[in-house]
Amino acid sequence: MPYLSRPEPDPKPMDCRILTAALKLFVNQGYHNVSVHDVQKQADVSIGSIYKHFGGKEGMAKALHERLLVEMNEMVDSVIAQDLTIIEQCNRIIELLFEYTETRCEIIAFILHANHTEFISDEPPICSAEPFQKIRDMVQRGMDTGEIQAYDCLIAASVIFGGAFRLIHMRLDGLIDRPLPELYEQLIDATWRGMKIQVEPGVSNK
Amino acid sequence: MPYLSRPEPDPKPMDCRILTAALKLFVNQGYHNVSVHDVQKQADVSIGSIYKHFGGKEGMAKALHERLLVEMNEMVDSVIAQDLTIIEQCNRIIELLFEYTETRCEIIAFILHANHTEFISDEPPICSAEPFQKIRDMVQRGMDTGEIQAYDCLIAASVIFGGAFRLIHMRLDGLIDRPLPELYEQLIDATWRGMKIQVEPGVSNK
DNA sequence: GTCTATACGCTGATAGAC
DNA sequence: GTCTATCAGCGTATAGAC
Repeated sequence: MPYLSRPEPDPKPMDCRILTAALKLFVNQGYHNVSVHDVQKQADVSIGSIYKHFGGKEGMAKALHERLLVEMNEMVDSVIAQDLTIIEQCNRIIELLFEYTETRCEIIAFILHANHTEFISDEPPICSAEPFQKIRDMVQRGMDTGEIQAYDCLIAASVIFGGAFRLIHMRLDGLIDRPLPELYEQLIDATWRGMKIQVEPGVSNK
Repeated sequence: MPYLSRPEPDPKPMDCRILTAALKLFVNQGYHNVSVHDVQKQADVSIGSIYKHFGGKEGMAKALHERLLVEMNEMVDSVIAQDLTIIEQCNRIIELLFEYTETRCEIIAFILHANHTEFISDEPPICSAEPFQKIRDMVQRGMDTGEIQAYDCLIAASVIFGGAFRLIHMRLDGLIDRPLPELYEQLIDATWRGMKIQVEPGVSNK
């Protein structure tokens, strides 16, 4: 269940209200252009509460970072748990990322668009986080089983997901008008025609 | 000729010294974590000079943004001017970006890694800038001439350059140890096997 | 636990001497 | 043109009442 956008359990818990407001502001204005006072006003709580719950501005960013990564991680796990080929798993992840980009763009923007190392001290870069590691493992598995062409794992993962990430970036930047799911089929088609092992003309590997 | 990293004409011009220092600090610490005083110390000039030349912090960022985009633009133009197929042009651009990432990583980091809209007021997102538009036009041309598979132009460009951009990001984030040029061949190979129009088995188009 | 009022450092920016 | 000294405002964080 999405943590931040769930239907409010009547009096929405305070910490959730704070984080929702913070996320919105961070994404729209950029972390450094948002003051604690801004969050306070947006969330309609007092400064005291913010410091009580999260210890300050960076605390909010850390909490957001953590919870959204957990959510992303669960998403990846749920895809892996399904009975799909590796290629189908990759596609499903892209499909879900595209859906998220339309319906909950703030989460995607915060996770993919932000330079967390700039404002969270001692935070490793996002692509070294667990869900992204799992995705690379998934690609490696696909290469081991012969589903995916054998390349360096990082290169393969970059090619498979690079196009999707670029489209997400451009969509978030307002360069693309259409909802990303409409572009999904073409993207998948274009991407895999290179990653799937081609059957040599005249040679059957049935 | 690279503006920022050219061999110093003896007493390196003041504005250049300032921008070089600013670029280094902005990239390493993030724009918002750098004060004008920091730049002043790093460049070994006075605050007054900085305000005289650039009008302030945002002025430095704007100047950097502009000059580095011009440089990137010239790079793209020089590739287009050469007598190459479209696919070779795309490859050459990727090759040059990879070289830049190793030898002048600050430029790449500032252009590709930073969220300029967060600190330069009224700046359109970087991917709508001239050189990036030219790259998309190049891709479109490749599709018109039948060199590149026909897809939506943005999708095609994303697939062709998405892998390269991802690798650059990961390299800048320290996730990749090897110099990017070493990965070039594999990346190109993996990318194009899907974008090049395949010869159908049994059908010759010689 | 929640709030308000306040403190204080830092940062961007300026004024005016040289 | 270059520099130093100084300002004014903002933004984080705290103290203490309720």
